[in-house]
Amino acid sequence: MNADPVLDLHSVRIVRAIAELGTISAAARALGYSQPAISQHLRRAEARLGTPLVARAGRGVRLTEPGQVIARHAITITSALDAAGGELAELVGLRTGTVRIAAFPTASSTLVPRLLHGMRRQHPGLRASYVEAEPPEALGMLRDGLVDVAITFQYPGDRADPHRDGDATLESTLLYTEPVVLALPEGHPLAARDVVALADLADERWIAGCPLCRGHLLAACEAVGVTPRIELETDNAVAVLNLVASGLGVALLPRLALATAPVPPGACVRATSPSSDRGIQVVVQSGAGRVPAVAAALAQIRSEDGAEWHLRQAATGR
Amino acid sequence: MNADPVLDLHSVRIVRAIAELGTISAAARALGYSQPAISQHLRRAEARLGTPLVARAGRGVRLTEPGQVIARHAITITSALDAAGGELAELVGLRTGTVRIAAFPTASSTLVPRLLHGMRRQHPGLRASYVEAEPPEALGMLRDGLVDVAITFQYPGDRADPHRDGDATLESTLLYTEPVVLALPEGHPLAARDVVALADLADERWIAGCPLCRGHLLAACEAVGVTPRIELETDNAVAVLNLVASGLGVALLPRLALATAPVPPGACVRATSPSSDRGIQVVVQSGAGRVPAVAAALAQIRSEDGAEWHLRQAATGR
DNA sequence: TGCGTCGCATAACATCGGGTTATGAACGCG
DNA sequence: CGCGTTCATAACCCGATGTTATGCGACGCA
Repeated sequence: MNADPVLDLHSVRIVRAIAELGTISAAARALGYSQPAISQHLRRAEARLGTPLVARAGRGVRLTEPGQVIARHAITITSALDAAGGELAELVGLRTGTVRIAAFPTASSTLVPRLLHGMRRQHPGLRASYVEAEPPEALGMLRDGLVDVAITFQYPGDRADPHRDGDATLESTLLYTEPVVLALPEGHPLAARDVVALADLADERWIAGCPLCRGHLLAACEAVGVTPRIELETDNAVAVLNLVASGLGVALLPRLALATAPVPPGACVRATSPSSDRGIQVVVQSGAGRVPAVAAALAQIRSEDGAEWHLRQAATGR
Repeated sequence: MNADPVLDLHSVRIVRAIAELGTISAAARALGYSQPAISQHLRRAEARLGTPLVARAGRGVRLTEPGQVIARHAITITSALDAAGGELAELVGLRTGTVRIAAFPTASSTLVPRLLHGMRRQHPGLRASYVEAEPPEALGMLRDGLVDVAITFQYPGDRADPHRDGDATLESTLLYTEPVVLALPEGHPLAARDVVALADLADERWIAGCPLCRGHLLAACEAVGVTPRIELETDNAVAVLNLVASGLGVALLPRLALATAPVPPGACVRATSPSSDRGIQVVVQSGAGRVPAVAAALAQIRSEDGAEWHLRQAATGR
């Protein structure tokens, strides 16, 4: 960390232009300034440096030895700056860059592949990295700057909701909401109904998912005054469905999970009452959405997944 | 000649400081600014570049990808600038540099060796080049930027005096004046006098020196109404004196010439009437005296040659 | 050699970038 | 759960740096 350099970029560029063009006027034109501007700047620079940089030579000017020294270094300096500027321009122009994405497990096999594919198609220069993480961890990574975009979900009424705790450093937007459905064995008496009341499931054995899902299960049951008996836990949706099909219990599943794991024979899904929707959120650091590469990823997420999902919803008549 | 770079030095230095120190406040302290100054500059830079450079990370800030790009180039850029600045500082500090000197032939064996020796002693880092040239040529080279310092002489009343023709691009200062003396054979009748009148030499055969000296001879004689008969010409002072010793004619010689060529047996020198002094001038490009290396040379010339000469003059009782 | 054109320097003036201090809000720590 | 630290914002101020206008010297050409 050295002191302020007496040699500023402007002087370097000016000296360089004069070295190449031979006159102050021409340099001024080339740099887009008026002639006196260059003259005065030179005088100031000379005063700072303590030595003349140019000497009048008949009609034009000529560089003194110190001036020639600057001119000699000018190419190096400006090219170093141009290199940085060029790389920056590539970043801004989305011809390069990296987006680091975190998303919850279920998204890994649904949203994320589409997203990464779309990114590659739209911005071949961009590189994307992906890491699977549950919402709390994903938000932690976001806060720590380990990822740029976090795709999370959030259950309504979630007490420790990380999205709306007034954290001004994060910006989250709701991508869409999806219903949480009940998975139960096909032969189950309640399977005859279209909509199953949670209160009627007080005596069931429950299969819980990830901690957040389990939390939602507890909260939802508590809301109707029952306490679920949780006997099995797995965050693997396929396993959950197969366990249900085997008659080992019932489970709540976000509908997205069904996209990754088709309902096996012996199990079926039903809407619940009261119904509950899980929100799919996309979260970035506050202001990070203005970083070109991140912005591109956000746009991709919203257009591809959001729009397509809504279309799909409309088609299925929900 | 590209357009103005969006990436200025200030931003580079700031980003670099933030990258190394982790907080805006620390960077501000390190750079000698207030904290809001850095904040605002960053905002401006981000607006210019079209992308955020830093993102808040808990207590401090963290660089975004574009910011990291700048930080990565920062070392290159600042080191390139420091290299130029350092070289410039050496120039200004007289630890290096070049002075190109031109002087008239007689000075080559008197003034110039002392000057070069003194320069080497006082400023070992400075390099000096020397070229021998008659005053008109020396001034031409000066004007063309081929040399930095010209040591010339000038006869009084010189019509085409290159020193005072209002040439504002050159600055000349009088080092000292030296008398022009008459060389004549020892046996010559006028040799009996201490001072010889030019008018009495109307019928002599003359030996002329360099064009300028010849011009002075003609002018001096014309001033007293005589026209010298010039039979021999040589710019070699030794030859002139030997020719005079051989009785082949008389000659006018600046006294400096006697320092290079001792008066041989058979010749002697006398003052002339009217007397005439030749001025020894040191000339530089206007303003070039402020270039450190040139300034050092000028100081050396004035102190060493000027002072010593005056001392010598006092010692010889002139 | 005198004139027209070009280029640099200077003066007078305008303006805005970039600085400062003051103050508020958020974060993390003890 | 306050306290220190850090960043952001506002209000203000100033001087660096630009502009136009003008004068002068240098070159080239007839």
